[in-house]
Amino acid sequence: MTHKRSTMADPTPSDHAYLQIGEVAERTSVTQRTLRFYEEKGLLTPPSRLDGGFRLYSEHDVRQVEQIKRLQNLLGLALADIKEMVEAEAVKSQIRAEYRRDADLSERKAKLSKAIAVTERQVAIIDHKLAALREMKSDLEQKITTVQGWLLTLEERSAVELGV
Amino acid sequence: MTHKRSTMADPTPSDHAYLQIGEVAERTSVTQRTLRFYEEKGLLTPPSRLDGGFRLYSEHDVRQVEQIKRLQNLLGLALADIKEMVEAEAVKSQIRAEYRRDADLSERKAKLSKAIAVTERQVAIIDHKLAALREMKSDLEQKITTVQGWLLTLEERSAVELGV
DNA sequence: CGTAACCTTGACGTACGCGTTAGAATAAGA
DNA sequence: TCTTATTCTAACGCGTACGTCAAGGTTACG
Repeated sequence: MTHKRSTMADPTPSDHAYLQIGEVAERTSVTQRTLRFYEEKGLLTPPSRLDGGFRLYSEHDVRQVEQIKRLQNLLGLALADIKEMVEAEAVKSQIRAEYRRDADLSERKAKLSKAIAVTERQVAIIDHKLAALREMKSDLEQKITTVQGWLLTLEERSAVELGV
Repeated sequence: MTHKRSTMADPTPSDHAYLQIGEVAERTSVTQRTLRFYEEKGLLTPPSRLDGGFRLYSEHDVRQVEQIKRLQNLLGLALADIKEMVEAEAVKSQIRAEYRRDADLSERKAKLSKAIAVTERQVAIIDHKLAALREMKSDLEQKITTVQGWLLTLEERSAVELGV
């Protein structure tokens, strides 16, 4: 309804290279407040800024937000836990960046192993959830068939009452 | 560590027919406060009481608490939503109780259908979660194999450095 | 250069889900 | 009966995850 500044008609490379907080909020379906809040809490690495102080997010930041929301909604993790995982991701990025600079090899291997361990723990959490959810589902389906059985007997009864 | 009152040695039928709040709390791994809180909020039907006012829970109440916890932890539902579902369950019990007393047939059928609908919605929620979780899992497994690849190249490099 | 749309940093407010403490009553073994 | 364990209600407190102003700067179109 309100016409934006960066209207369009000129898909220059700079046009969608960086996003302001409003666009990120729209695309990720979270509020601007939430984005700033995540930054405060260390879940989002502080984005670059425009000269005037406006935040400029990257596509990677958008993916980060989406991942945070998944971890929150699907796994039910607290932001504190999610922060740990985000930091593990950061370690991986760092490793990748240092990949050619020759740091201590064994240390790097240790970090990689740790990153793997963290990720495997996430998978384990997911597996637990999956198993529990499958069990709940079959329970519920059982209930449904039971109640459907009742419904059927009621149908029969009305049939009888109608003298069928 | 502290020796309970209802020690044992006499498994009379009344012995485990009803449970006090402390035992329920232990068995369900929630606090007594939480049990009273759920009662306040209408998630638990007020249990019977001992003459002195002590709450006496049934095994069914225990199952209720466990179900509440599942809905909360696995599906991430708010207590308000869980209350709705609990009420749907209550409707089902009521139907079962009225099964012989001849109330309005069509009304009963409507209630049953509603109960089925509620349960099916729960199943749908679970299905969504299942799909999303499976996707997350494969993403994470993908990441793991990637990082394991890095690890392997590092292993090779140390081998080279050692002149193997 | 005005002005509308967008952004900034505080800072206080809020809904949810209990935790905690206080003070008193009850229950049941010794 | 005394004592210790358990429970009761009431009420205030707290951590999480943001919501909601307030007051003011920035950007960019016209």
